Amino acid sequence: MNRSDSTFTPESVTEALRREGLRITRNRRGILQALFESVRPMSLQEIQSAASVHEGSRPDYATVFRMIMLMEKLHLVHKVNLQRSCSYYEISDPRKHYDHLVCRSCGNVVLIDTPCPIGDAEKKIALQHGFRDLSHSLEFFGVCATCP
Amino acid sequence: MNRSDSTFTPESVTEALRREGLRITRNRRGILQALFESVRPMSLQEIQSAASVHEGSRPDYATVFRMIMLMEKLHLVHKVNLQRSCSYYEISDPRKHYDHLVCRSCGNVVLIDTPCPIGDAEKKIALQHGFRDLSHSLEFFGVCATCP
DNA sequence: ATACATGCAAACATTTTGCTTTGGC
DNA sequence: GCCAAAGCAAAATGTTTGCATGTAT
Repeated sequence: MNRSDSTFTPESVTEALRREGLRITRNRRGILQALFESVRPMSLQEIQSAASVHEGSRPDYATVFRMIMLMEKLHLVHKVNLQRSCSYYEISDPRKHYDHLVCRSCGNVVLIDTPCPIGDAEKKIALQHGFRDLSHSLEFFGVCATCP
Repeated sequence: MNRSDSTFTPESVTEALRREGLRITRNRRGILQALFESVRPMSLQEIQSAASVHEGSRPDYATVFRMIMLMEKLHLVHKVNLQRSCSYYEISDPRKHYDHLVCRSCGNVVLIDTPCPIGDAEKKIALQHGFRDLSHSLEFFGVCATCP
């Protein structure tokens, strides 16, 4: 398995971690599985709970925190801005886009998987302002169909 | 002066506040002036400092906090996601768009005032997912021309 | 004169770190 | 066995609230 492999799975990420010299522990397996199974961004607490279900023992909050910080640095997860009081994280498949649609009323979060609506704009803006290595964070907020 | 007036100034906002039954104090004048003069989103601390320069006396942090919460509820300011550890706020001229370009290296923030790149996409997404009252939060992150 | 706004201080929530023990390699 | 990872607990940071006093109306 090499770095340009087109798979992105708990296994491939585990390999990536190993290549970084990191150890694969029960906690880390649980956290990875939690991230991969979730269909929406998760708070550290949610990751902690979900991880404990998978591996039977609940990792300490600090452990989750350090693991996620690590993965963020390695671009394996990214933070999502849900306009709430704590941070939410999501696994980062490099081949995917992660724009979100959030219901202001019930909080439900939908991942938008249609092609990224602003790829062109991004390039234009980079050029205009002399910025490079552009990425973006895009969240839509509205009221979903089932909310009054 | 009526609500559909096309001006958006410290004076017009002051009027809006008065109409809400709020009192115009030295602190509030300072905070308003700070918000209007800034070319980038400000933290509550920054607002506090800037306000104190303008009116000579430094409002308490809690006072700034309550004022900004109030203005947020009235849609006179909005929060901006700069991926930092505290919240940033910006005055909300209803006729303008507020998308941002942030340098990952030096933190410099540029307001993008070209026409909003995703008006159409927004409508499409609303339709597709059955959401209404859509708004969005869009920030670009990159490295600016003056950073290595 | 009457509320609303303020300052101060404390409570709260969340994130981050230090240090000892555990366990993957 | 060695060193990274985990657990525990405390510190640091940022946000929010309660209450007595000041002040715009």
